[in-house]
Amino acid sequence: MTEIKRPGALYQQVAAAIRDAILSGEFAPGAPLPSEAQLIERYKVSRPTVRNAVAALRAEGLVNVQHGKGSFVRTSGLPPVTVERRISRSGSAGPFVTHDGITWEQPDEPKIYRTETTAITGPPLGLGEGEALFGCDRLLTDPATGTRALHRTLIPFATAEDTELAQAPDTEPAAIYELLTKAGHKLWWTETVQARMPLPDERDALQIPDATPVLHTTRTTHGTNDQPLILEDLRISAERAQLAYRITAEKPPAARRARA
Amino acid sequence: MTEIKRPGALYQQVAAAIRDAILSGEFAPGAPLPSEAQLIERYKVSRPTVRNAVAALRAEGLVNVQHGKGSFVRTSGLPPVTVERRISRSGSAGPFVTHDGITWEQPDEPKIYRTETTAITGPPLGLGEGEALFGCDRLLTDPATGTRALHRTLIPFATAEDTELAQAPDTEPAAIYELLTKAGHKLWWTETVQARMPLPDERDALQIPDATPVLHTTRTTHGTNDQPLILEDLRISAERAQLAYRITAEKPPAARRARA
DNA sequence: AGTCTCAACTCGTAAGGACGAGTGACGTCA
DNA sequence: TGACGTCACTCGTCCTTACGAGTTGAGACT
Repeated sequence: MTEIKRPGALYQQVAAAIRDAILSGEFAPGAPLPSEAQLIERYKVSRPTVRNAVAALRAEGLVNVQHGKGSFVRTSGLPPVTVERRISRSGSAGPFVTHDGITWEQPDEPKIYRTETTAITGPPLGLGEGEALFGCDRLLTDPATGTRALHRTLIPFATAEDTELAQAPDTEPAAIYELLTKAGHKLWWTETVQARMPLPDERDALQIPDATPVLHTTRTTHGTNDQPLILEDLRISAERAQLAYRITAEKPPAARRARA
Repeated sequence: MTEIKRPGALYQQVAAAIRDAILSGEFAPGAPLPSEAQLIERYKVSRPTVRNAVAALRAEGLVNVQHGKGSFVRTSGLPPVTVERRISRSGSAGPFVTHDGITWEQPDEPKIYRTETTAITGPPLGLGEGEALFGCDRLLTDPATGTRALHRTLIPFATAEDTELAQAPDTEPAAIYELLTKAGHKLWWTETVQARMPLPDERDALQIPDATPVLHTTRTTHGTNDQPLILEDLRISAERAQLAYRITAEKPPAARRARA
């Protein structure tokens, strides 16, 4: 038995011992951990204790477990995809809206539907709850890396009527921006970023492994007079992606306060 | 026994049943779940199965468990703190650098130290590995909401020598920007956002509850000639915070490609 | 040689029992 | 009345045992 330290529960001591072994290089990234039976032998504890310890390491994102094969040290590696959150100068042509840095593909048809604003989606659009919206959901993939993302566009009826969007709510964002600009709007955007654990359907659609959150960005497009026109929504596995922004010094604008 | 559905393992069926009960409003946010004993009675399963089900809900972030008290439906609520990621016009005066939207306090002294660039910190600074750095770590708190954040400043020796930063590596970011501007730099910034599960020490320092990730932003300050001058690093619990950006249309700049 | 079956390995699920530890309320005692 | 201790309730930890299910390779059969 490799020696075990003080703090707390047995399974935590075992987890700490395995964690140290990983960090010290005894178990290299990608390499298999000892099997449960071997860990039982090594630390002289029962199987539930071993499983509890491994579960803790799993929740930390240190270890991957595969049924029938074994447990493996997770290869960290920097997020391979950097999504640049700027507004591309539409060019367009590619399979999707290269609405940020990369060229996405759409394996499925965009799903178009109608909804209403909620307590979440209403405020950023400057609307109450229950106002009519066009919605369009897309599953995007980056063929180069296999990264997947869920994209959603929400178009208030008011915005749709001023353009031809009512006839084609599945217009791609870059094209929407173009339409709005042609309609006389000078556009700017606000974007918020949140992180949370994925819902079961998101785990599914985005193929998210254990203990990895989703990055959830919400972008509001503002037109002349600063009124909100469009709401976009991008969800992406945080394992494979990071977001990138470019910031320039700004003259004191109309003071905009952090919301409580 | 409230009826139970098909899919998969028993504990998953129980978890699904409880999840539905929560979503249907039978257990309101903040309200206590039935105790383990009651769940055993209700679903006619053993205690490990109940505990496994509750653990699943915990990992989803749906439920909070308190030793000796019970399990409670987690109150979601939108992240109460919005951190605006722009460059404040330094005004300064407040307790900390209001380097984004809010006024932070520093309960502890900033920790100043020396390090070297790593495989992570080197590239964004345009340096190799092992180059000397000044470091400064801060714990920030927002007294209004109790939100906490970890802030780190990394200053390459080259940058420190051109200013007076070698004497005071704990200068606050807004003041650093001012110094650099006075030194003749026209500044701009890049910022990347990642999300991941917290390390044990981050869970501690930021008081992060179960199943909530950290938002990890890295900001590089660029000066004239676009060379990187400073690296900043902000880590914050994703439960209490979201990041906000303002984006304006840009003329096609020198093409900047997404890193692989 | 090629295919197939099976056995041995992995982790996953489920039950049962026992005890420890944190919390809060109630009742007793000063 | 007030302070304190006990007790009943919660979840946390740990053990034993048993069987199911996915994966892989070795051996037998065709």
